[in-house]
Amino acid sequence: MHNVFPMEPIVTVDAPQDPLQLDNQICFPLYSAANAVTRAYRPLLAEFDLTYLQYIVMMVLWERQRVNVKTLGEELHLDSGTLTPLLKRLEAKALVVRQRSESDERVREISLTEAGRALKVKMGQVPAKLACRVDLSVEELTELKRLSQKLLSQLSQG
Amino acid sequence: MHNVFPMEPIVTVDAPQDPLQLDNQICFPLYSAANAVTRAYRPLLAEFDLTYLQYIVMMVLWERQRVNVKTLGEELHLDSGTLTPLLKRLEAKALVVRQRSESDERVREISLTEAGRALKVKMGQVPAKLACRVDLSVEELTELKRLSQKLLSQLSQG
DNA sequence: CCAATTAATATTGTGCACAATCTAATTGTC
DNA sequence: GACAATTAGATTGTGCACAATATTAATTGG
Repeated sequence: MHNVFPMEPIVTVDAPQDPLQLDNQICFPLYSAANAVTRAYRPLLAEFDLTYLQYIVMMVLWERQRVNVKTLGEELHLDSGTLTPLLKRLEAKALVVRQRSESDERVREISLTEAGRALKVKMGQVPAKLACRVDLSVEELTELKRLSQKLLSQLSQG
Repeated sequence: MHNVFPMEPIVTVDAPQDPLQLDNQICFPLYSAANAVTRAYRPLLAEFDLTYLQYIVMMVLWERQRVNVKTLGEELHLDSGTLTPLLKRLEAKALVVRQRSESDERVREISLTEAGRALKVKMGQVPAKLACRVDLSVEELTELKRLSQKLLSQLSQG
């Protein structure tokens, strides 16, 4: 664009600092990076017939032995529309069982099978395999995690 | 857990620093934050009958007037399996046209309709509406963007 | 010049995400 | 104790993401 006012600063009307310009988006790199993460995990997890989210759910179960759908959803920021079919798939793979709570028939208690528990040992090398593709300092990783959590918590409010 | 060896440091075998523990995942907060972003944009964009990704694609077109699917995919880190149906939806909404290149019949040139161009003006307040839900400093936002881009570029290699 | 190869999209199938809605069980409240 | 309100999940439908594959057009090597 030609600057027709030579005495004025060379600034066009909407190009620099246009909030509707892709370069000025903070969230899109975040979005792309999150996609890249699941893409990078995919071949590592395919070996164990798991998707990234299934792997995350298994991690929760490895820590707690038993969770209901509501608690799981709160912890992972996901709803039953996502979790119900996912948990059915994990059940179909015989990694978890989905039983109803005795005290409240509405709640589904998810727990590990023996195969599900055993999988943790087999997958011990997965985090390191991903980590070796990432060359960020410990400080950078910590900061990325902190900022992601901060953004998440702010966007989760009203 | 009870420490049965009072002279030993209080450390359990696999709980602290277990790389298969959810708390120790860097990428999961990133994943959750990216979901939170599209969730936060949803009501703002619903007013314009756009999804988050459709909005991003429109942003590319507002800058360039004309792109083919390959270039768009490289820029957004997405493939034709994602973009083809999305672009058909934008075409159905009469925001873009998808014509074949004259010089190479394989390539699809995407360009804006008048309505598509006009939409930019109408959406001028969207970025600010999202931004006011986020209380991060400029430095933090810049750092989040930088780290996301760094992670993305490293995971996109080999 | 034409068969083989390569390149650009499109298609198909699976698995998230999530809004909206539905069902069934539980918990008030009178 | 009946019944309205609430709660936990399940279901349905839309739109990404992406691997795998198919289709069609261009390019190239002999």
